[in-house]
Amino acid sequence: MHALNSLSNALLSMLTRKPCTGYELTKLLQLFWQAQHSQIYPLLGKLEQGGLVTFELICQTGKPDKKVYSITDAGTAKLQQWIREQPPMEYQERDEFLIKVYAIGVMEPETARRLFLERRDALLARLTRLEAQIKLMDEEEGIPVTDLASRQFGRYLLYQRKVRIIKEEMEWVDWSLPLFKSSVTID
Amino acid sequence: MHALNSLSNALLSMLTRKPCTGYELTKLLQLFWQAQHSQIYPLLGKLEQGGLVTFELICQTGKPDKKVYSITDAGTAKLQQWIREQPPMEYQERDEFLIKVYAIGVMEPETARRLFLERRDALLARLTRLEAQIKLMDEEEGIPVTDLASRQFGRYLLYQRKVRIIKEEMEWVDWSLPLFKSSVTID
DNA sequence: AATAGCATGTAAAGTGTTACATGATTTC
DNA sequence: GAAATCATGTAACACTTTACATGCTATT
Repeated sequence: MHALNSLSNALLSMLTRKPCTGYELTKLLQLFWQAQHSQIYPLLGKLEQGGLVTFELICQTGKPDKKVYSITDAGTAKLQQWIREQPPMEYQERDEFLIKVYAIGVMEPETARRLFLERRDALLARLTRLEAQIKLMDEEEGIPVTDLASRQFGRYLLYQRKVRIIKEEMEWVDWSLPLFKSSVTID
Repeated sequence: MHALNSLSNALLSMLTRKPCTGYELTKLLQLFWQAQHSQIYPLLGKLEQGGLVTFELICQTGKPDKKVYSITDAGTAKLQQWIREQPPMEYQERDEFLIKVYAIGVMEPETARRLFLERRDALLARLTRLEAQIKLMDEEEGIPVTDLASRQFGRYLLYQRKVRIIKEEMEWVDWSLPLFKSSVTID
């Protein structure tokens, strides 16, 4: 079987923690690789055909039946192999806001400043949501342990990173804002 | 004409600074919205048909002829309008490294630690490259001014952000590494 | 009565990457 | 002599998003 794409690896990564349905994976993956269920369901099928995951059909009453997927030994081996590989120095970082920032000179100062204020609000909202999400996940899966030996360690590192990313951008916005103000007061 | 996609807006954003060829745009856009020339050339054609940019054909000897694109008033207006719009709370943040981090528990401690050390090296290399790129751009287009009134202001803010993003991740890696070490020494 | 959650799937459209194609000049 | 730079373009493939499709239960 040829190399897996990022989403496949993300699915395997998530399944190292515990078996999940496609529905759950769609939601859990929001944390580090969001994808729609329309992409996830067919991929799970392919991974299953490739022997990297298996599923158990759980019949339910009142709710639709579901397929609970687990990672196989072959899947774990494949994932480990991919983790070891060095990525080809990719760097996406596609943030629409940066497009706006680059062209900020075409906007009126007051509009520009408002844009940054709105961004700050959005970041704060995102941080709040993330922290709520983390709290929820901690309740469901137990507070991640800071010990490398634990299977929870990766989640702990990820949380730290996600929170830091948002806080760093907030600091940048706060650093930028005075530059707008001073220019506006000259007017 | 219906709403433009992100890449179209990125092209317009870049053209607010100065007229460019598709070839130049491909390189300049690396800074905040990388795309291949195979995507950029056709899009420039569409923007031209839509009246948002115009081009002047420059015939050269020794080098291939080129099309120098400029943003039109209609293009600037369209860009301003898009900048004002509030984005639908998107948040991509698709970083393959985070997939690896999440599943770090399946790796041997020593492999895990090496992964982070390699990441630190890669980040340092990226920072070095970015700073060289910034220096080069500053030489070509003049050091960006910290004054909002200047057309260079957006570039200044962007540079700050890009450098900060990398430094923040380096700090996170450095914060994480001791957690690996302590676990390894117990062994 | 309407919305949200559970749960899976397919089809179509849009976006992005890799490969194919050309050809002169300059640098190593 | 090989590789890189300049400069544009198309075709094929891979990935992502949006829309279509179904249907029961619990909440507002």
